[in-house]
Amino acid sequence: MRIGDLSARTGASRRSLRYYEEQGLLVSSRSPSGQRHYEDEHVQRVRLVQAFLAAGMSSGTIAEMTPCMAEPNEDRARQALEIMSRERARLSQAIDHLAAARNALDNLIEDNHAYLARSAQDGS
Amino acid sequence: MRIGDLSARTGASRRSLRYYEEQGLLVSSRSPSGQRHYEDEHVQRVRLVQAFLAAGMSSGTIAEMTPCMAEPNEDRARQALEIMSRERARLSQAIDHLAAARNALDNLIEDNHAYLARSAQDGS
DNA sequence: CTAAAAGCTCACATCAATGTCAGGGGCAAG
DNA sequence: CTTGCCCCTGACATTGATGTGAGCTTTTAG
Repeated sequence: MRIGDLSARTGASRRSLRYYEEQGLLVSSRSPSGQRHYEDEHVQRVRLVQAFLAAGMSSGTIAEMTPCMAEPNEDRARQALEIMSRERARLSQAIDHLAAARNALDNLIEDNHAYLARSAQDGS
Repeated sequence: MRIGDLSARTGASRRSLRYYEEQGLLVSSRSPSGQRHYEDEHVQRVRLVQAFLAAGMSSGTIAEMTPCMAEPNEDRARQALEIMSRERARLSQAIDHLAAARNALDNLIEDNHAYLARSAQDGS
């Protein structure tokens, strides 16, 4: 599969896929002429990267968490675990923040409804 | 209360507070010499803005949602309601994305634990 | 009164992911 | 062979909130 196919299957632009590779988030084998080739499993890999990016992680953080290219070893695994639990906490906190913002928004919506109801009753 | 006090009470930098004002998210009364002065209620206002910004809303969106300076009128209220429900949906979706990313992270964490356990058992 | 601390405006810098354009190959079908 | 489509690298642009610094004025504390 070439980069255009992977792009079509994941929704990530070709530009983004090259960027992911540049950041160490994705690997590719190259044809003799230099074109990138991917396997089916890379589709899942890109989806994971997309999910983490959409969750507000930086590419550097994702690279630290997911040993995609480097040989896994114990020290690296322990360090990755540390980063993962830190990021997990950050995600939980972000979820809480979003929920709080949604609550605040619900209050505003209610206020606005009340305003409109009053406005209609008072005779516009 | 001057800008430094408001900054201390909200954690927003002076720069950010001026930026919020520039974007129409915050109002201030000015002393004859031009210094900004705030009331206690503005602390809450800044906290709301911070919550929405932290939730990934743009300042433009926040401005559209929260009629902070303009006279409220019916049309404006209806339009704000529309934007608010759109943003509420966006927030809910973002929460889902974050939860999905956290699940993916949990899987990685488990994989990593399994790897370390196996590594310890095999004799490092 | 004087010096430090805080404010003001304006302008430029930053970061990160992505868009976009330019200039140049590679490969398949007519 | 040539036309068309996909790919390559490299560079510059963008967006939005915030940092930072300069140059100057106001307020406050000693």
